[in-house]
Amino acid sequence: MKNRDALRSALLAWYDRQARALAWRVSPADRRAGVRADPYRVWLSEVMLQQTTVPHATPYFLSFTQRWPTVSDLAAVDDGDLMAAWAGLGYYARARNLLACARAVAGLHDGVFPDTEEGLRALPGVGAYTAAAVAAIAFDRPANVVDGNVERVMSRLFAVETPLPDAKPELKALAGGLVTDDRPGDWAQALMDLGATVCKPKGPLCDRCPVSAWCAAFKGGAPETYPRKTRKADRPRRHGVAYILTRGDAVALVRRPPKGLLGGMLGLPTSAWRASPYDDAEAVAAAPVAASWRDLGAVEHVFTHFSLTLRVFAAEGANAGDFVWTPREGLGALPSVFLKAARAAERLI
DNA sequence: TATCCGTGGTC
DNA sequence: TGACCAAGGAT
Repeated sequence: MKNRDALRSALLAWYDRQARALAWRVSPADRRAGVRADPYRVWLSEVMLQQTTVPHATPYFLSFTQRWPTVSDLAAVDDGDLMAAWAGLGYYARARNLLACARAVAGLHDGVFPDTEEGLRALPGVGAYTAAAVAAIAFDRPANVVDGNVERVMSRLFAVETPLPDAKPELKALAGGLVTDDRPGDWAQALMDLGATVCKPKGPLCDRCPVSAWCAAFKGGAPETYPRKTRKADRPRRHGVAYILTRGDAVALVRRPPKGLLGGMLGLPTSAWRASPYDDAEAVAAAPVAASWRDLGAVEHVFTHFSLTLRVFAAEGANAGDFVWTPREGLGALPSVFLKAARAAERLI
């Protein structure tokens, strides 16, 4: 596999020169000097980075590692505190699984992460990608680490015509053909860095690419047209009403059901979310308590699989109802959709 | 296996 | 404004 080894050398050399400095990353130079990555930090970063950009995840990573320096510290956190700390990052099942995983490692494994892909894969919230990434980056196992970046790079390197998502097994097999026992952690990160900074979805920087000489899509002249994709269904729109009930400085919140959309998070009380808009009478009728509700306009929010138009109504001083009364400063613990509604209200009140 | 699950940036 | 996209996992 002379061709493979030449490609690998070119990409690893590129990574040695210009690996991104990321908060959770041990630089290639430090790795050569014998510095080991902390499995806890690698795992935490990988979970935070699932479907999440580096700039968005970084401040959360810094805050988490400062507050909870070890997996055992994290395992001891109160559920509500953890959910509040995760607020704004999205995909809240990750936070629930994060805590379950930390407690499993702290309890069952005495605070030590499993050092094999199989052992990691058995933990809550750790799927094929995360298990491979932690095995490679933290334990230098020759795991096949395949994320969206790697899929894109493979689709271009080999000009794969099969559209995603059908192409996933093919792309994973192609990626696996490039993995060796040599520097598995650096290889995985080099591939992902290449995808993130050079082999970008739009406007790939092929003139700066260390492996363009091996790239079939580059040879073909239209690298940006890969990976091929099947058309996605369009997003439906839903309508709802959020209610801002205040008592002095406190706002009435509700703890959402443990599973499903925004599961386990604090939120504003809302009506049901449905296909048709709410008129004024319906909005007042759906309120959690009787009060003199005022119309404060509406906010738009986009979830993964639907768009939401949320009307915002506010009232003061009602006593009835079972709420979590929270000072205004505590609204940072809310998912973004509710934060958006609360901010709209503050502007309009 | 297809669907569900957030958010913010970019073009 | 809208469509796409980002270091996916659970069910």
